Amino acid sequence: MVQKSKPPAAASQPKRRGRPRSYEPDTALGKALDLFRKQGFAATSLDDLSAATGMNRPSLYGAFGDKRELYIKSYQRYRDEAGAAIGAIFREEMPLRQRLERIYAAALDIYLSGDTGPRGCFTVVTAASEAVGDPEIRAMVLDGLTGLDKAFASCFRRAKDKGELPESADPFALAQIASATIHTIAIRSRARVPRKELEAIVKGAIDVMIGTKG
Amino acid sequence: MVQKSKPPAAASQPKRRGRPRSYEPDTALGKALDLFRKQGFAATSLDDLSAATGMNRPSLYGAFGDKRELYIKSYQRYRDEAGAAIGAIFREEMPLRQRLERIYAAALDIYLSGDTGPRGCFTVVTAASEAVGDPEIRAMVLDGLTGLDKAFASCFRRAKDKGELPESADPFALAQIASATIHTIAIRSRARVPRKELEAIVKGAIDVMIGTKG
DNA sequence: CGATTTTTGTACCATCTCGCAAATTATTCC
DNA sequence: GGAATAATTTGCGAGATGGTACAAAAATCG
Repeated sequence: MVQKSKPPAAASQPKRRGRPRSYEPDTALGKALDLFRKQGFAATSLDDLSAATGMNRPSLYGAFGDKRELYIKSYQRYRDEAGAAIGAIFREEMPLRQRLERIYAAALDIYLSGDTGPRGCFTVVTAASEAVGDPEIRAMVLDGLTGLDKAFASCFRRAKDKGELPESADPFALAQIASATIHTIAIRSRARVPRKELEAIVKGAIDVMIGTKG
Repeated sequence: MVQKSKPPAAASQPKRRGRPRSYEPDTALGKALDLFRKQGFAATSLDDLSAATGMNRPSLYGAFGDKRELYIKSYQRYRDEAGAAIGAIFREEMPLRQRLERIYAAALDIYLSGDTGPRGCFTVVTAASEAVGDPEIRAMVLDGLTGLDKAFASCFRRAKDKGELPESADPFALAQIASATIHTIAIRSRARVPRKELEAIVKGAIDVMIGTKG
């Protein structure tokens, strides 16, 4: 059926019919993501989520589905946010070293944020927990991992083309090391390794990747 | 009080007094470790553990304490086993490349084992879950992470002394990359990345660390 | 206003959770 | 054989858990 006489504005004031929501779905999802990142899937109860979002359980269920669906939606939200932050740095034009520095700085910002302590990388956390037993979640995690690999690989390929890397450099191998460095700081941040130490790890890895050492 | 007329063998047949155990504590702990590695702490119930070990809950409790204590003992057991396997390779005398190859092969054996799918590295899994909220567990995880760093660092330092690495090589930075490579294959193994791909990642990383590329 | 629609709030259920207390069984010591 | 010891078995209980039913509430539409 063709749409008929819809109000002009799409999302601003659709004049929905029933009782208005007492929550903003987007901010509620953000709160759920915060909790899941901190505690993981199994350790987070619906009561926790209800308290954090300010929605009671039936509303949560109606808006996002059951706990697993909410987790998946939270993870997608995380990927969107992190992808936007990191992807922007990948797309901008700048020297290789600066690009790497900015990517890792942005990653650390994400991993170390949190009121009650650093929360790490949600992809890594999910890989370590739900990915083994849930094929759908595992596929999303795998997609996240390979997406980062590919972004780094094309980044190193471009740098090599521009002469920022020696002819002998292998963009694919360097990309794996760049991803591995992301993963190691994600894990260490969960163990509350201070930012200074993580930055030292990043600096050493960049030096090796760019070839000033090694 | 001084020991009196103890039977010669210490652990073999101590002739303990009461009803004999119907389980072997060591194998029971191994089964608990298997479950925790697969499911994590929160997703593993005492009933699961009871079924896996063949011990009912009170026996479990009497032998190992509550669930958290059992988790800690399981983790210590994992560290002992993994440390023995990897530590042996660190101590043996062999060329750097071969040593790295053998270490990563041993790590993959550990991470990919499991009847119902690969189980990854328990240190990484614990870092991603319990380490944030439990200071004691976090300390153990941190100890595991830095232990590996130090082992790799001394390994690269020795290699540099023997002339297997260029003068410009930074053993500390290389150790961080070696650890990062361990972490990345641990995470990817949980996402069921096939062994061939993990071995390719390892090979690329070794090439970069040893300096044939990059 | 009254009908309709959508969300909220309360209460509930069946199940699982951890930990423990009490009774039972099997073994050694005397 | 009987006492002492140590482990097992049964079962419970207080509370948490995920999910849902149902009625009240708040908005729009006619």
